[in-house]
Amino acid sequence: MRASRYFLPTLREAPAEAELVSHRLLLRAGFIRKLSAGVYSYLPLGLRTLNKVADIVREEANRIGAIELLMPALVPFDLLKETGRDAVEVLYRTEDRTNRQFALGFTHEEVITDIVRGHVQSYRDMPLCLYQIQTKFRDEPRPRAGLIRAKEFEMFDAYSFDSNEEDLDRIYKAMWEAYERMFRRMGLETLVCEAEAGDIGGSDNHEFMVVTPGGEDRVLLNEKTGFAANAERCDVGGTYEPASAEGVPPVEKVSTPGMRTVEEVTSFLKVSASKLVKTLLVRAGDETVAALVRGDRELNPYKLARRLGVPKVEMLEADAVRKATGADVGFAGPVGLQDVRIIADQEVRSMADFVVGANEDDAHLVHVCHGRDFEVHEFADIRIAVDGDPSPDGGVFKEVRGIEVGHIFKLGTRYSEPMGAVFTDEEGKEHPILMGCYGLGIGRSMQAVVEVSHDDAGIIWPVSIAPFEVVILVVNPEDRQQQEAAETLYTELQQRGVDVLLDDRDERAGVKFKDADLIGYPLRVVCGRTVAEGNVEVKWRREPDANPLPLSDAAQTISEWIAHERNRSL
RNA sequence: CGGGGUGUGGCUCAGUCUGGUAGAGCGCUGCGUUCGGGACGCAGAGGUCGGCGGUUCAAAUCCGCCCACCCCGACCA
Repeated sequence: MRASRYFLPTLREAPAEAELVSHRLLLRAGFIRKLSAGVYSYLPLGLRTLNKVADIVREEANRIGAIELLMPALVPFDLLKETGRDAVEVLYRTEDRTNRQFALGFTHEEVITDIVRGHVQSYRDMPLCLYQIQTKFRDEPRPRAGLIRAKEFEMFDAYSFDSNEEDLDRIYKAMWEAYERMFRRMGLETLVCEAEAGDIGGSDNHEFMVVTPGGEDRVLLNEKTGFAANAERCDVGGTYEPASAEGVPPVEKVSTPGMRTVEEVTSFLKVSASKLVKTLLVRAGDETVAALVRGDRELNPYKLARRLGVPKVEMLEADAVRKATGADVGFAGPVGLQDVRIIADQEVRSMADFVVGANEDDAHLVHVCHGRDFEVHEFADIRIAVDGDPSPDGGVFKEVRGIEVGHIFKLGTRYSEPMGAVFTDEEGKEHPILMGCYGLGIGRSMQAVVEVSHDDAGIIWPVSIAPFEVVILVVNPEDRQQQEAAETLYTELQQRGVDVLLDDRDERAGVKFKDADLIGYPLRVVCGRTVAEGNVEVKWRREPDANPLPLSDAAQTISEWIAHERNRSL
């Protein structure tokens, strides 16, 4: 490709919208362009890289026997009703001219299960694993950071079908390993962690995280054992001896006018937040539950919901809080609460002499002890883990941030059962099919690479997913010798199958150098003044210095280097 | 959905408080000089100041409503 006839809309200044480095660089280097919040066009360079990422994913999926197909983006609403996922909030809803309702595909468990239930009837038809690479639509409440969280995005989604647990375990493991190869090949180091399953559901699931300060997920990592979990999911370890109320003065009511938040109460009463217990009132199904956590901790609603055996818990609204406690939000406490189940974080077990709300406007109680002043119905791990917490498998957690580039799930019968996707076993008995699903963000992975591989001048692509593997830069197109050397090398590299861009634009050399660094071609070949001596200058983007290379065998040498780099992985 | 912020030429922004001729840099067009890390000179083109309504002799500027976008929190590849 010749740059003079290509589309390289690089930006000298970063558009104001971009916060994250990778977002800014993709915009500036002309890979993507925003159309609307969370909706992006892939410009020619961006599409080339996106396709290369997709090809790696395809190759590795095929390698483990998965089979590609393509499902529609329009999904009849009735199909989602079969599994209750018509209530999912991020669904885009639409209807056709006869008022038939559709959703835009956000993931395709129902569609694939519908296909499979018609055709897989015997244990002999499995194992089966199907996948697609397709545009997904999600009405994200808050799109952000370019391709990291978009409303429309490219995703690889695979679905496995098995007749027994062992086979499901086998494909789950095979996909896990395939993911590791995929990410390594695109230049990403990933951390696998336990996670919440969200709207997908199912049992086991693992996320593949690219660890970077720019990531939006918090991950707790036990460096000693390698165990890692998303903060949404992470269990807190440690042992908690019951505290004794002995020697603690009797409960005393104190006036705390208008002091609702932990910060207000602690600074007003001059106690630290760790000496306060928050009482959070939540609705779990039909029941109202008071969840108690230390003042400086955060309730983990997922853990609480699991503990209570309900799909989700939600915070009570202000008027419901008043009904339950007799006081405004901010003054709830466990002492004297009627008809409300009290569940406390395990950490509270070893606390005594703490501060709680008085269930009365503008008042708190001090010197409170559980067991003496109120009964906790249950102690459990219900708070969000943070940096420095004990890990359940020993050792201490370190908190890091990550970009979730992949997520794999064992679904079990979550979809097959309600949708009637059953098979007949050896004995002629019917069972629901055991499923798994495996998602990988194509565009998100592309941006994650930029996030972890760039410098002040621009992107540093690995050869495996670079839009062009080599750029040939003609310093002075007026110089016949330089121009001819570049043309010859360009043709020869093309013949050898190298993705090469010839920057023959009538621009000053500085502009071309800056663009080359910004766009991040892995190898730069300069045809400049050294051509007169029979040399070109070659420089890897990831290395600081350029070296001379004789023109005579440049094409041969470069194509060998590139061939070698293509197969290189982390 | 809650909190904070921003909408002025293709991009980055000033001007808004204190109403009175719409500005700068980059980019773009033409000519000339330059030519190995985002050149210089001269001449130009380009803007319903997010939208609608109001106040006023007069609105980018004041008031009201709406919209879009960004950032921080509840969701996910």
